[in-house]
Amino acid sequence: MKATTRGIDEMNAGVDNCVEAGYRGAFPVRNILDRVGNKWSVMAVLRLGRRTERFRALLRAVDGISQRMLTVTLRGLERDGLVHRDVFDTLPPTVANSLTPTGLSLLTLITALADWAMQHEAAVKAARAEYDRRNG
Amino acid sequence: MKATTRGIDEMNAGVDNCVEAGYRGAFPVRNILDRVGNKWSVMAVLRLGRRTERFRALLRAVDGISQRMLTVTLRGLERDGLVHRDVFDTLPPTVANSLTPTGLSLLTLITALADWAMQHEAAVKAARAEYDRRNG
DNA sequence: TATGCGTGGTTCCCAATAGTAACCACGCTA
DNA sequence: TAGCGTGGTTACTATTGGGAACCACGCATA
Repeated sequence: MKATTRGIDEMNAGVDNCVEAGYRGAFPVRNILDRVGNKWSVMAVLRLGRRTERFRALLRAVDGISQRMLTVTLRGLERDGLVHRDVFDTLPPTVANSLTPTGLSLLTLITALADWAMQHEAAVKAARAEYDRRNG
Repeated sequence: MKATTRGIDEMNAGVDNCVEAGYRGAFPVRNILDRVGNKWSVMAVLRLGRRTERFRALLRAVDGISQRMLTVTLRGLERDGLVHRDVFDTLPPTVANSLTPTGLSLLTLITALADWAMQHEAAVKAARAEYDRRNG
């Protein structure tokens, strides 16, 4: 609560057209981020950024993911052209999952996000604790 | 399907320790991204990056969001210390929502992601169409 | 007077999605 | 012949996302 009421418009003086980029068109952004923001997709892309890996190896590497969720996740990434799937007809079958060039370009951003998350982890945790203390 | 079976390990020769950063610690990354990846959170942060805005204004600005989802989204962002909420006891009440410094630092990354989404929208759409054509 | 508008929410409820457990076939090995 | 490792699929359930409707308040308009 605050007693003063200097208008919001006043606060915004000169702030406009500061961050124009990235907001036009809303829809595509949302549409893409539905996949990008996905927990497992992020984990899979981060892992595949390190090395080409087959299904079972990914299953062991990505902590906590289930077999089905890995299948679903990889299918989604493949559908979006971010992951390339190479099936070798060996016995037992071998599937090599790797990032496509598009996937690699995204990896850069995801890595940046991961770094941000690690850098601000403490701050976010503190903010949450503080918020929860103040409210129920 | 491919006949050849040059091993995956061979394919990975020298690839390791290329993208080390961003993978250690998995958990915090996932934890943070749960919020970052959220559709509405991203839209709200992008919008608040442009200007401090009150509830109703955001409701109109963020296309397609419902009153409840905006409330939920803003609460989450506030809890994480990304959005600052200023309540003025005017009549009718005025609530000024703005990004905190932490929120601003995240905005940079989100803007980059949004730009990526716009740049690769066509490619992703094409990949999806191609995938759907090949499979059922 | 009552009907509507703008403020910023909350509560109820349902549909979609995330995610688990169990099953499949195949061949090799102990 | 029982188990393991390949890469899945199917059936089911828990959790969440999200819309519609409601709240109080004061001001205006008809």
